[in-house]
Amino acid sequence: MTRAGSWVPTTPPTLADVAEVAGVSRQTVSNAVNNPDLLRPDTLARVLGAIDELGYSPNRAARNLRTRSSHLIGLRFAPAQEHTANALMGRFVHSLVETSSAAGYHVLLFPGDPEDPTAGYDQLLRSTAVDAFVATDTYLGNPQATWLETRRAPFVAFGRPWDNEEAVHPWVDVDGAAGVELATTHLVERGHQRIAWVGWRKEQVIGEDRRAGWTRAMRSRGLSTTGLASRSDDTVHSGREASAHLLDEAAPTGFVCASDTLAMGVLHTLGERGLVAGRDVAVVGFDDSQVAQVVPPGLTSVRQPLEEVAVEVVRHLEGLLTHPPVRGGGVLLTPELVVRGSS
Amino acid sequence: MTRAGSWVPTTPPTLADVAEVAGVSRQTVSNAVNNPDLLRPDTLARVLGAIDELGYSPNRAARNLRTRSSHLIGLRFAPAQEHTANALMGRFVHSLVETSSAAGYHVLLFPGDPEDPTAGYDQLLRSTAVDAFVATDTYLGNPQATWLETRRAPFVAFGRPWDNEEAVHPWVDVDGAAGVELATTHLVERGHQRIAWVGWRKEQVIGEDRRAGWTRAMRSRGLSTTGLASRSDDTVHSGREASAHLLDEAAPTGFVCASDTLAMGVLHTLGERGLVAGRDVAVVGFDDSQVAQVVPPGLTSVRQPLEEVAVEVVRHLEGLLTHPPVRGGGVLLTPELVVRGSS
DNA sequence: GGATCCGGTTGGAACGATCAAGGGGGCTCT
DNA sequence: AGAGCCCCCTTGATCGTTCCAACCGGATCC
Repeated sequence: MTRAGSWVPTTPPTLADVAEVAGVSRQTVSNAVNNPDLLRPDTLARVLGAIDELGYSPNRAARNLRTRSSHLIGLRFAPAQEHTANALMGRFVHSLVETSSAAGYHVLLFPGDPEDPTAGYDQLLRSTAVDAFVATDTYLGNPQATWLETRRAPFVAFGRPWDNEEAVHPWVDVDGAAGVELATTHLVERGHQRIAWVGWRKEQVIGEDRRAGWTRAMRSRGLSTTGLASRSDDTVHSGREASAHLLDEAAPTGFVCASDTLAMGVLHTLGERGLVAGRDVAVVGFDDSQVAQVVPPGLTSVRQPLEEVAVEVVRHLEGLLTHPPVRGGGVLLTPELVVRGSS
Repeated sequence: MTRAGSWVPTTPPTLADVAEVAGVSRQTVSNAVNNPDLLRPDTLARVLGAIDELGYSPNRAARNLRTRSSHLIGLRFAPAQEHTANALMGRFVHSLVETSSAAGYHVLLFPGDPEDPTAGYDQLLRSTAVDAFVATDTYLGNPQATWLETRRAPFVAFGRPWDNEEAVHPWVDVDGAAGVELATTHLVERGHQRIAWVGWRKEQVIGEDRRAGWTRAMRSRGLSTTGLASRSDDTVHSGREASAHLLDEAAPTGFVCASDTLAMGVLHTLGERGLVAGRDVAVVGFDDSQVAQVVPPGLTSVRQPLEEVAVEVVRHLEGLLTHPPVRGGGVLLTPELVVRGSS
């Protein structure tokens, strides 16, 4: 496997070392690694033998310099918010690492300055440290996608370009409205008629999209939505207040929430009033966070197919990098509902 | 800022381009970037002006090739387990990205094969794709640390080398026993005397370490521990069964758990029996996960100082990379207790 | 007044890979 | 027999940076 004897390693073996051992030229070794088809079988075997013997692995820096590509994908890694049920990022990042690795790419994390979402991108791009980016949180008012587009930076967005009709970059997103519609329909089928919506502020496009799923499901069954909707910040506290208010004013028997965080707020309220989730009142969250999975009695929640998202993102990325003049389109994936005790 | 006119970018500007614009040699530009002190102020200003004008950023690949370092830190990114309250990794990774970025390093993620924990490391190391690693999950039976040490790979471990007395690599860890002692003492001070331990299997060294904190706190107050300890898997279900059993057999008034996941199991049991956490029975978890933060009525939990851990890890890493023949020591940090409604 | 030193700068070489072009041997075809 | 061709492999140049040794004019020292 590795060099025998008690030799103290100084520098890793190079292409030239392998070439010498195998009795061929540098280029032949390079071909053995990158284009094995070009070699005669016996030569290939000899070279691979030498590679294995020396424990050779191509120097990334040299390869990157020559090919003008790093096989690295940049991802701005903003922190998961505290006091929130949201831990989507971890699951997504893992899927992305897994998928892109299979495609021969690694993921490079760089910090996000909350003040300036575009910071960091520029430097990495100009220093050719990464081949492309994956942009997340591309909601309205987040200038990342637009900025990257004007820079002609290769990137794929996780999230629709809500505010830009003319966007031409590839994107992948999850159909939040469909997910909430699924959730609402689920409650209707369980016999609920007065189903409340606990959502985000009107400015949040994503929240409004999800809300549309609730409206659609209710209207298609001829159920009224008046007085049954509330909008607030994405915090447990907001969810608690909103649900308390709704219970007092509209007496809903089910709650559909824009996030697991809000759903937890609803559970708080139910607990205070001696109501039991899943028996007295049904609650559905959004994101299938770890919280939803472990909280008693289990929170029914809409689960985003992040694994699929990662696959689609990498697929787009590969297209972008192998034949650049591609015009990006969008992919919209459908989430699924994970039913637990709360409904 | 950037080149004026409607010039279509082809390749990024190089050192030579900057040199020409500034009217100096390549080396001078390099010095302006890496050793500004060597230049006369007016020359420096002129060069920096040219850099700014052209939007120059040193080509990473070329620099890496020449300096034999990538300024990248490798981190094996294993997925957060589902149906667990554990989402430590996200918080830690963020801190690490933040801290190492300040030190001029970026974080490279690579997938971890659950079957072979050492896979991936070798290739990255030999191809000089990363300068060093951060190894997590270095508990007993995980061969990563030992393997890396024999390979003489530069790395810092998050986690003590439990099973290897002769380990010489630098490590950073959190004193779990101290954390649990803190938690137990907290309950004692609230008047509890019969405090149960809900922990992991005996094989888990980390779990045994935490358990020692409970034992220590109890004994130092002259409180009995007999019949008050249980050990099982780190799942909600196990925590539920264990606490039910303990309530029947030993009637504790407080539970200290090895993880938030187990603590959630305890909350399940309490809910089933009509007991209210924080009123009838006190519960303390470990990790201060998002679950602990949002579950009603708030789960008191031991919080690991992951931000500090990251700082220490990077500090060790820098030492390792700037003057290699350093002998690594360990750093043990103390967690804090976050008190919430459950106690 | 020549040797030494010193801050500031210079051109050449090297890092280790891939790209583009070239070459030799064996085969077929005329 | 010689031209043409294909296959398989080799050779020289190149990517953009930093390291190395030398240079150069002026000040300092003996």
